[in-house]
Amino acid sequence: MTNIASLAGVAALIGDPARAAILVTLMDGRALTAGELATAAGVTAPTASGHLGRLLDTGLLALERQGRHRYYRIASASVAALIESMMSLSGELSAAAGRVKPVWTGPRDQALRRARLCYDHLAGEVAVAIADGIVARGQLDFGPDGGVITERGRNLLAELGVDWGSGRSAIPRPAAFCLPCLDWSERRLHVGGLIGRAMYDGFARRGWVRRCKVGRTVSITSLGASELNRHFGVAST
Amino acid sequence: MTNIASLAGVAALIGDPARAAILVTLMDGRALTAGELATAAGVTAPTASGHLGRLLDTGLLALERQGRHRYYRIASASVAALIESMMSLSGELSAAAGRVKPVWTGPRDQALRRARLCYDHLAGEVAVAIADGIVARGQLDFGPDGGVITERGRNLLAELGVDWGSGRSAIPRPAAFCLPCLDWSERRLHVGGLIGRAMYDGFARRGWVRRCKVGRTVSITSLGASELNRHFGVAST
DNA sequence: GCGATGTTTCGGCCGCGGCCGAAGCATCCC
DNA sequence: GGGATGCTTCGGCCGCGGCCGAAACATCGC
Repeated sequence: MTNIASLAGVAALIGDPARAAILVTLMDGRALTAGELATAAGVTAPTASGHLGRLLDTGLLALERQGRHRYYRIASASVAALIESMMSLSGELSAAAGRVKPVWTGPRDQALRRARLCYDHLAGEVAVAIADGIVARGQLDFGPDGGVITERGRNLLAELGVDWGSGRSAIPRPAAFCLPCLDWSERRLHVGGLIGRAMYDGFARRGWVRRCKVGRTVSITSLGASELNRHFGVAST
Repeated sequence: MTNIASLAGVAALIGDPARAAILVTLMDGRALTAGELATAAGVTAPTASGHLGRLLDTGLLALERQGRHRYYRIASASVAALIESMMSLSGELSAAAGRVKPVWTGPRDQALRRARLCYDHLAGEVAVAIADGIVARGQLDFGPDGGVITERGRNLLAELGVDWGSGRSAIPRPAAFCLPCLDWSERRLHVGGLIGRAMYDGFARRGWVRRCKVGRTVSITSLGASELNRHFGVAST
């Protein structure tokens, strides 16, 4: 029964519009100050502070204090993955109920749908296409443990300059290593976890992708478009 | 913004203790009457009726009316998968917060942890071990689309008498076909979707597993133990 | 130290929503 | 038809919790 209580507790926490707005705002993996989050959620600082406190001690958010600022961020990749998949389902449900017309028409949404950050790794069409390519080429297998990089895959990643903690000799197994993450807009899996993060970092370092100043959207540079196509078979548009 | 609203809406729906109890009760895939659910949630019939109505028209539950009974069930495998993974995360969080002592000691919980139903397919240690075995033997690959049965896998399933809709000639691709499902107690993936369902049905038909009269727990028969070990390498305990 | 800025705590208001009992439908059985 | 059973609708109570303004606390820059 206590399971039910904790389930309901976490769900209720996400279930308030202001808190949901805070969580979604933080889905780009950045750490924002309490004030910024208050603005994003459309509430005053005291209200936001209360919400942040609750999110914090339930473990959904983590805190880094820096001088007089307090930076809040999503606590872990698991939390981010849960929110991404809840957005996926809730979007589907409200579309089915006809409550929400497919909002997917504006140019900004198009870009978001194309490529965005999911906490610390890529999501969207591009991310799913990369996952497609990497699996099809036998460089990565998803499995019950979340995913394993094959020998071929490790060579590729090394060649790309993706650092995924090469200290390990054996193939790492923890689920967080290569977390399959249900893509909110695509409703298919993309690669999260340490591998997902390392790949995004590598892409960013090479100038293939560039995050927008605000929001989760990520743009693919022209170099990135051709390189992603070359290495993973990602179609240009 | 409307995304946030629908996210919060679904979460708030799950976030009430009575509704959460209803949903968890239905996680065994059975369809129960309003009265039974009221009892399970510990509320009166009118209260339950209100909750059921809301769960219904948000699309989390589905309704089958039969005479003067109205049978409610989880609306889809996606909903079940979401709840299973929310239970997984919330359990982890409350354990981390020290709010809930690891409840995992009682014999009933042991059994639940070992094997249970997740909507319409197996979950628990046994299910994860089966997924392990089936992937290790190259009979199934998880991928961005959720999973594909290889030629070898199809032969095995046919041999086991598992009917997974053999009408299709090509390898089916919809995500619901072989949905990776985050196991609540194991925090690793097991096989859901049509394949997961077909496998469970096959096992049940052959007398390898038997569901308990009440609750989600599934017991493995002694025949089942040896057969699951032989075919999938599932360890006996 | 002192004011400026960022954040949390406190107190109080208010409304949403969960809860129940009673009454109203619907369906079945005899 | 009439009575039993299952479920929902209605009306009203009540408390939790979201919200804000004011004040307290913390930190920085000077």
